[in-house]
Amino acid sequence: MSSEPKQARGNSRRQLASEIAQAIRLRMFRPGEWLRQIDLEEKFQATRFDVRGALDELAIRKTIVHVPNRGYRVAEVDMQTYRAIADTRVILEQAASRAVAARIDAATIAELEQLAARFGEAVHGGTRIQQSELNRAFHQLIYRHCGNPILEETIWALRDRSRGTNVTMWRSHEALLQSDREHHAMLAALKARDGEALADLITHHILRDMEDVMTTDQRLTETSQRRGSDVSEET
Amino acid sequence: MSSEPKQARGNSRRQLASEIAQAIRLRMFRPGEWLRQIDLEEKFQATRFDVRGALDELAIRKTIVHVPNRGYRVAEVDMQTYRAIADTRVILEQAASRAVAARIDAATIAELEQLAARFGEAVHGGTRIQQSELNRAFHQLIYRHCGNPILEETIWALRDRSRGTNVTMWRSHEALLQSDREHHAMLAALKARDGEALADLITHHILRDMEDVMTTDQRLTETSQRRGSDVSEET
DNA sequence: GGCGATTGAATTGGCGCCAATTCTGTCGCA
DNA sequence: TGCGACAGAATTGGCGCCAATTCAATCGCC
Repeated sequence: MSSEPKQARGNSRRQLASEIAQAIRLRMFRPGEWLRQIDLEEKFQATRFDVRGALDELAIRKTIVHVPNRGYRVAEVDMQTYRAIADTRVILEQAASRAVAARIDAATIAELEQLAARFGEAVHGGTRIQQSELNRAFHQLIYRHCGNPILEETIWALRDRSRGTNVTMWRSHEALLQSDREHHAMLAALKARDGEALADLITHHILRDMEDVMTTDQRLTETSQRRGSDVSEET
Repeated sequence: MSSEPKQARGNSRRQLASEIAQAIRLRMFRPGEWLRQIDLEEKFQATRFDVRGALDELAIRKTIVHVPNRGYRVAEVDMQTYRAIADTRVILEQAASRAVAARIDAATIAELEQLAARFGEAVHGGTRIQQSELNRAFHQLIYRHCGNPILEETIWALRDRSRGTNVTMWRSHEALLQSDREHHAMLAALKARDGEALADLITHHILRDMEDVMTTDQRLTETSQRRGSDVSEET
C-alpha cells in the first residue's frame, strides 16, 4: 500500500517523524541507506522544513545517523551495540513482565488472544508488514499494563533501535512459527499470573533473536567483505 | 561564573543543547520557567536558528516542554511520573551496579576516591554547582565501567529527567552529608566487589530521594495552591 | 471603582532562498 | 588502457524575513 498522508499541518513534525520511523521499521528503507530530503519531501507530501525537523528528531533518537554535509542515513547497528541493547532490553523487559503478570486483567487477556490469533493467521496468509505490526501490537498491549509509563517508553525506545541491523526481522518461516508459539506461551503465563515464566520467555526470545542475528551477520561478514562506510542505495 | 562560550560554529547545535541542559541541571532555569529564544540567543551567543534546534532537541529528550505558539518551558515532573522514573532507575541501576562491581579495577577505584574526597570538601566550602558536578562525575565514573554503553546512556537519560521536580537537589546540609557518607559506602562495596551491597545502596539512595521529594511536594501543595499553568518568571 | 474589550508590542514559527559542499561523469594525459 | 583532474549537477544546510499568534497595558463602559 502506498502511504500518502495528506493533511496534518500543525502536528506534522512529530507525526512525520513517526511515519518515517515506521517506514524504517518496515524495511522500506534499509540500514545504511541514505534518506534524501527531496525524496521524502514528495513521498510524504511534506515541506522541506518539516522533513528536516523529522530527520533531526530521528537522529536524536538514534534511529538514523546524521553526517554533516552528506545527509541522513538509516542507522547500522554493529554487533557490539546490538548485544548491549539486547542485554539492556532483558533487564527492562524482565522487570516489566513481572509487573504485567501481577496487574493484567481478564479483558486485556482476551484482547491479547485476539491479537495472537490474528498474528497466527498472518503467519500464513499475511504480508510481512501485517506480521510485523501485529507482533508489535501484541507486545505493546502487554507492556501497556506494566503500570509504569516511563518503563514502557524506555523499552520501546530500545526496541526501535534494535531494528537497525542488516538482518533483523524474521529470516525464515520457521522463525515466524516460533514467534507464534511464544505468543501462546506468554498468554498461558499471563493467565497463570506467572511473572517469572513470562520473564523467562521474554528473555529467551530476546537472546535467541540476538544469536540469530549474530550468526547471520557472521555469515555476511565472511561472504561479502563490507567496506568502510559505503552501503546500498536505491532509486 | 558567567557562562559565555564564544566560538563553536559547526557542532553548535548539539553542544548548545547540552549547555542549556546543564544550565537547567544547575537550576539556572527553574522548572516551569519559560525559555525565551531571544534571551538564550544572546546569553549563549548563538543564532536564533541554533537556539531553536537545541530547544527542539531538549523537547524530544523531555527535558523541556514545547507549547505551540507559546514557547519552551523547563519540564515540571509530577509525582506520578517522578515515581515512575525512580522505579525505572532502580531497575537499571541495580543491574549496572552488579556489573560494575564485577568489572571495576584498582585504578578506577583510586580515581573514585579522589572524587569522593573532593565532594567531601565541596560539601563544606564549595558552591552548589561544584557539589552537583562532582556528585555527577562520581556516579558517571562508576557507571562508565558497567561494560554496557547503552545501559549507561539510558540511565543518564532518566537521571536528567528527574531534575525537573520543584525540589530536587539537596534540600539541606544534612542531605549533603548523607550523600557524602553514601559515596564512601559505595567505595567500600566496590573494593569488596560486593555487587549486591552496591545495588542496595543505590536503590535506597534513589528511593530515599524520592520520598524526600514527595513529602516536600506535599508540603508545597498544601501551603501555596499552585494554579493551573502559570509559574515563576524572571528578568 | 471594577471589569471586559480593544489596541499595540513582543514572541514564536513557517518557509524559501542561496551559498557551501559533495557527488558524478567526462575529458585529458601518461 | 588506466588514472587523475576538472567541471557541471545535485544536495545539503545556514539564515533572515515576515505572518500568525499571544501577551500586556491602556482605555472605555457599566
